[in-house]
Amino acid sequence: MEYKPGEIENKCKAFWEKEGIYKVNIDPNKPKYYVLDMFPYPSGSGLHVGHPLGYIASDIYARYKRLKGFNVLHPMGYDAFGLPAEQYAIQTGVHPAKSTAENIKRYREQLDNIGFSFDWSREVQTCDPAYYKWTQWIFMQLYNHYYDTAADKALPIDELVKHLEKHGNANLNAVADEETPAITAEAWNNMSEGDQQLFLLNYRLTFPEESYVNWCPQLGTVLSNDEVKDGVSERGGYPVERKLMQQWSMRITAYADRLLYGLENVDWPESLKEQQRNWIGRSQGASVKFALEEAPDTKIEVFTTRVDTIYGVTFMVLAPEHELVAQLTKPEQQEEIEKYIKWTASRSEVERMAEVKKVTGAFTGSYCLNPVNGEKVPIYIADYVLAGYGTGAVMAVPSGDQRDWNFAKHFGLPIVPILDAQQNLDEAADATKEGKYINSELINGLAYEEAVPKLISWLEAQGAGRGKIQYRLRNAVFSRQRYWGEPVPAYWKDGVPYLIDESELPLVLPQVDKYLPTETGEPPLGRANDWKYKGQYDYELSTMPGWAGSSWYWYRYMDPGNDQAFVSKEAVDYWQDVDLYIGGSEHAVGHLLYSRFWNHFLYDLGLVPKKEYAKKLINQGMIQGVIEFIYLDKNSTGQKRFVSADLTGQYPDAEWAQIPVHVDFVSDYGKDDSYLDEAGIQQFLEWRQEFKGAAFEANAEGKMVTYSEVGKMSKSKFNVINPDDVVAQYGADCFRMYEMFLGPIEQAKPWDTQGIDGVYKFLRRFYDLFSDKDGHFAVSDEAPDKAELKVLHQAIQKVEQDIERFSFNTCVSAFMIATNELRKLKCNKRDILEPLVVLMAPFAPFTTEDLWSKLDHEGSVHRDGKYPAFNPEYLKEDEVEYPIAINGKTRATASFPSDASKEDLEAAARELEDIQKWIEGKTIRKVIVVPKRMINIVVG
RNA sequence: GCCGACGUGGCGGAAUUGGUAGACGCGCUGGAUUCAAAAUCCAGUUCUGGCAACAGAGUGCGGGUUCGAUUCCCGCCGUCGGUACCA
Repeated sequence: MEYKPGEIENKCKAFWEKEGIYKVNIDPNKPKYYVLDMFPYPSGSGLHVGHPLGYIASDIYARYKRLKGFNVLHPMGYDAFGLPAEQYAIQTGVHPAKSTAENIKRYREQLDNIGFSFDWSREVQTCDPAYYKWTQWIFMQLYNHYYDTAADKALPIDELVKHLEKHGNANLNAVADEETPAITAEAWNNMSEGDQQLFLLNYRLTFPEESYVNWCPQLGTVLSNDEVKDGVSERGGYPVERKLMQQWSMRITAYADRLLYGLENVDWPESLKEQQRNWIGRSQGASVKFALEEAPDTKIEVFTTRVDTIYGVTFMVLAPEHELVAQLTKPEQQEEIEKYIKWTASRSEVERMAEVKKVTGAFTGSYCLNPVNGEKVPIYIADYVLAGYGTGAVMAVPSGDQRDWNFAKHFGLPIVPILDAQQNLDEAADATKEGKYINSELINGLAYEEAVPKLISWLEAQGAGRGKIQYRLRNAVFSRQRYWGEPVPAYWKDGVPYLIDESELPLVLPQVDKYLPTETGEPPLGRANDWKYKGQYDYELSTMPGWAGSSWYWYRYMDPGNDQAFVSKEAVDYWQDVDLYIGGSEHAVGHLLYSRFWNHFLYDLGLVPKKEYAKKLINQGMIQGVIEFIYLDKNSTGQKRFVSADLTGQYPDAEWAQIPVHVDFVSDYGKDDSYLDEAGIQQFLEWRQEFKGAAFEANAEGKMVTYSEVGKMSKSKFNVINPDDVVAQYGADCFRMYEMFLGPIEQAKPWDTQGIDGVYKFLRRFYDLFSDKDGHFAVSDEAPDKAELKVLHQAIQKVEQDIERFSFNTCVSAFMIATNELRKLKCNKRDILEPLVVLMAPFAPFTTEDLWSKLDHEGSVHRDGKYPAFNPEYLKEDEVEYPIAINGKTRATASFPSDASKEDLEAAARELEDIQKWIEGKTIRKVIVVPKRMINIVVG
């Protein structure tokens, strides 16, 4: 009975399709379990072997839970809007919908090859109008709500309007823009309808505002930060400028605290939670206003986490970009300040980061007044203060902050101690909170805990400050000047934005002649003909960003066809939330923060049952590729000369260029001594025509040895391994098990086919357990013996435990061990093999399905199989083998009855010949006996 | 700089609560089978010494706690990921 994975796979795929094995429906009689993979973007290059790693793990877990009697939701779909399709459209004119559909088709084929148990009837695509209708709908809800700080949740904007009508915005408990002016009820009621709408934008959870973007005039488009390198566009190297543009924004800052504290209630990797905490960056402190000496009505506002050190302030530092700098600069300082600002602007981010030690700055010539004692404080500018954080101004306390201390030393500014516990201020700042305050009038003699509230209430009474919580998190820009995204369901009337009517959803993406911005710099949607709301008002022309559609998609899977709601109450009540979420750590602060934000909002509206939507999250590690290079002699003019990597040492004076080689041409790919043979060289020349006629200096064996390096698996490195090829050669089950066998799921590792033969060999041997000497399928109905039952139950115990802790690599080992042992025992008994088939079904769905039917079952092991129950009775041993150690070092092993008493064990151990020689002539100080574990004799 | 993770044979990795370090697989060595090769099967394989029994060393480095440490604690070194000169 030969193991032919290809045949088995074709048979199973057809059978599963016909029977709808993986279709799932609400079933109140079964407990639910939701296993979710992070949404893939269907890229043009298809899947490589790194992508399915997480999918295989989640599939194993989903199948395992199904066999354990859970009703498992395990869906898949596509985050189908995105830049690559748009860029392809710009180059080729092919509509992104068309290329995306083709890419999705390819992805689907690749996924099907690996044997996943997705319920494809629930597939969603974010670019489908039936899907993005609801993305737009959620956007509208955000627009129609504000964040109420008293209720600590989102409330309808109508409630806020009622308050404005009666009281203006006095005593309004709402998160608002920092610059929102105070207005009375009268002022509100006298506003025009348009002005009222504009005023409400200060409160809405999504709103348009002017914000800075990286504008590239030559490309006519906005670039993301990582598309800009050293002030020019990465593509083409065109200049990029900061430009103010009207952009939609999401008031995620309203949810900062909830996003922070919510992390405590989810089982996510600690490093990921820490990244989110840092990103939110909550710091508690105080805002303090320092009046200008010469213009007391003008205040410099600073944020500090150490308001208790305010008597130690000896200077003030503003960011060079601070708006008051021009006003503060005295004529005699003009030249120096201008020079400094110019110098700062010329420095790249990287340069500013690299030079942490060097102190730079310039004095403006002006002073402000310390509110607590009226002292004159000189005002400097320096680039260690960032314009984008807090207020762009810092009150400098050199005795308590090292950076301030460095600055004070450099510019000869005083360093005033403020706590009696501060030490060695001549050498460094001391940020201690210990001791009692000195030189600090109001708080002298107090401790930190008493000083802070006293100062804050004093400052509040003076109108000079208040307690404040500062976040690093900023509102998220939600507009993209792109074509291939969800249209924003809004239009503009006299400069005021309005939503379209809910009944008009979806607002469908219009056709355009080109996918480029218009000549006047408007987004591509500006090219759509007659695209106006009610034929007269301009629609919003920007589209939503990539993360819009992925911020709620897990609900759509629960109820994908619903056209009355984004998800029905019935579905969400049953499926609740995601039990297991697997995906890459690159989404740590993007997708995983935005989606939590939307989920909290939907929770506030009572539309979803859980504040946090994913209970447990696992990051799968990246699978890296090996990049192969050959050495080109840089100085070979005329005829180009390539030299085998093992020969380059013979030319000490030569200079080498590393030319990447497509890994398909390389023999023994992935091994240290991978090489190009004659055929490989021909393929290389075919591929890189410019090297036609080059000389190839091979080694003695006629091989061009390549230089190998571990790096990202990507199209541009020519090292993408297509899972289809591996599946064709070894079968899908082997591919699945090998990916798991590589190591722990969270760990990054290079793709390396060296070990795959071992897994293939194992699968063949496993399959072979079911056949007789002549190669015919044969299992016996004989009752199993003790040894066989022990092997089976050891495997059951180990595999079950390891799946539960997501240790899939050790599960594969356990299957190998069981197979090896049963081979030795020549066991082909049904009572052993059949439970083993079920146990292995989540890992090797095809092979086990085939064996299941050969074992005379009608249906599918994945639907009808019952997970074998572990029975510890079978593992019981009459004897236990003990290591016997002298002073902790094992010197002998011996078997003793498993029910032997401590005393008997000690006595028996002492009698052993191998032990006698170690204790002879020595005093036994102590004997430690841990039953069923070990015996240790301490001698001295 | 800060935050997080990690460091075990030639290689991928195992050791779940502090209890025989190196499971399982690759590779390598020897043998069987074969006209031969591939494939398959059997045995061995941390290092050092020894024919062997065995002895010594050994989980990045240095210390500590313990009868006993890959595991716990302190201090270094290195690698990877994240990042923000964050007041």
